[in-house]
Amino acid sequence: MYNTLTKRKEPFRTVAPNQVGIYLCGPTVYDKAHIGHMVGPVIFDCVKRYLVYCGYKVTWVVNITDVDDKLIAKANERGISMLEVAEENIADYNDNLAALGVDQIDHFPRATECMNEIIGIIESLIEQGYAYESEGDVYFDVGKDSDYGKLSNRTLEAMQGEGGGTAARKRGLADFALWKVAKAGEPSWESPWGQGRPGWHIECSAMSKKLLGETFDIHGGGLDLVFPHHENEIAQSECCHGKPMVTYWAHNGLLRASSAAGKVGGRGEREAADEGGKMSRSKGAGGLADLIGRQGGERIRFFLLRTHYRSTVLFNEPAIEEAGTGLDTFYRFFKRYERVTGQNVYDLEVPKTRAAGEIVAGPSELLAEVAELRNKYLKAMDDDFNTGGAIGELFELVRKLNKYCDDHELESPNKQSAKAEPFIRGTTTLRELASILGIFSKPAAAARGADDQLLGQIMQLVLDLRTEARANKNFATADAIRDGIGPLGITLEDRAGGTEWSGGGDSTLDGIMQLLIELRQTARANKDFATSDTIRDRLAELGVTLEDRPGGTEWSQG
RNA sequence: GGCGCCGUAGCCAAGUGGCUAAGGCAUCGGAUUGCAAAUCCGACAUCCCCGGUUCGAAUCCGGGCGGCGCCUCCA
Repeated sequence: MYNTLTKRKEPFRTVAPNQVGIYLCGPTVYDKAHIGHMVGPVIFDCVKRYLVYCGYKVTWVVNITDVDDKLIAKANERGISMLEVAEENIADYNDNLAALGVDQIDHFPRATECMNEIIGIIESLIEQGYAYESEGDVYFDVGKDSDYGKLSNRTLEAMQGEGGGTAARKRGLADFALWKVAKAGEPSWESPWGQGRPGWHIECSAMSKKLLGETFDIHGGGLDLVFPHHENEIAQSECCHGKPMVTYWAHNGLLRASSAAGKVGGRGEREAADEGGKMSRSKGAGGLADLIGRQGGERIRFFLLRTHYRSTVLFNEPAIEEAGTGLDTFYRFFKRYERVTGQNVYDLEVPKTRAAGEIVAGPSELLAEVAELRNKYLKAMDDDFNTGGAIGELFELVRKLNKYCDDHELESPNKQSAKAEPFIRGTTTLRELASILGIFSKPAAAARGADDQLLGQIMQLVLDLRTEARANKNFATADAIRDGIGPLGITLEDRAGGTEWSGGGDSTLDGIMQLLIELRQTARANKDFATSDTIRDRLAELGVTLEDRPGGTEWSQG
């Protein structure tokens, strides 16, 4: 595992045997989440899944910073309380996490719920001489901490410090606030230094201590948090406790909008927005819920995991769509699995641990190959959670399974059922490995609202076919269409200006598709390829593909 | 200015001293198909440039060039 503190990869060792504590810096909830906020949660969700899979007992904490200058400003601006601002954005954050399949978090502490712990640490720091009170503020005395700067590799001289209005109250320019005196009208808490509220960094020292102890295993966050946030956390916690705070500091790379400099949601983007919003917010910051609606959570998760977590990721929507094209290979395979076995791939019983998933290859050539790919996959994950490399093995695995299916004609009705056994075992391994990444555990949610739009377009196609049939005096076909869609809850009315339709419900789309497929089969049986190809081509224009198989035709949305 | 990261095929991306440089997307052949789609098989990179270390470097070192981050709120 790579450690920002030592700047190299190190063997993984835990503080307590077989137990791992992970703390990830979550959001300051002054505004809606953007996709950049999801990188850390997604990767650490996989880290936890993998460690659990490897036999560790893992506790994962993601904090919520719900008291801060920007929250206060936002509350004043909107005329509501800071708590209301926080609640609203926490709900948004949780929705986004759920959509991306992040469900491994054990504790979600909030800064405002840990005031006693926060004040306790500050008191201890003052007692030990690492902090001082100044006009109701309390500052950490950076000059007293000989280790200061070890994480971000900075010297005190290089530090510019906060400056500004509070500079006069500080002994050293680089000193940072542990506690801030309350201004009129601000939310505040009682403390030994009067009414006030915590500074930015102290809440993480308090919450991690409360839930994971004074020394824990992994502390994560975005690369942009290394300085000052994590540097200051180390300073506070280690001066207070006199021992190391964290064994491994793990920082994920930042997302960058590819067509413009700067990270997503970063300064460049904000300035561009200030200058008249030339740069679209949809490039990344904001609109995460919309993006999830358009693309679906699994695509976004897969997109994020394709790249190693420490790399910068160039973010844009076509890139997510490309990742989705790759995912479709797996979804198609899952349908194929169902055709072969009659079982839903999501119902497979999947091994939960590394030991349980071990393959006893036996005489099967397929399983020997699956076992090798599994080893390569696990080797990649063992190397600093290399999800990008691991995903490559997943693609190899699905190809092997498809090939086996081809070679042994598993879709043929008179297949030898014994041949399906290694296929099922191999698919089980695919699901096992995917579950480490948190994908393919359940059917991917369809894009919101896409069905309604598609139904309208497909109805237009149906009506065109019927109109053409009527023009050709082919009333058998025309009536077959009307009789076929009636039971689906759709009514047709032929008027002078054309045919109007109305009605339809949730399952209508699939029914219409079945009707179209039947019409096409009839045309093909009659060697009327012009009609059958028209149906397929028109559907293709709408993003619907038809696949002819021995057992019938299947449709899917691309 | 200080601290740091990155530059592998048209695009995305693994690999960080030694088997034929993973994988995905796109493209082009072939098998299959009434034609397609899907699937399978195959094609597609001397790893930014220059020098050095080494029996051997995409991988280590030095120097360029180019891109990016942090140093102020940030995931």
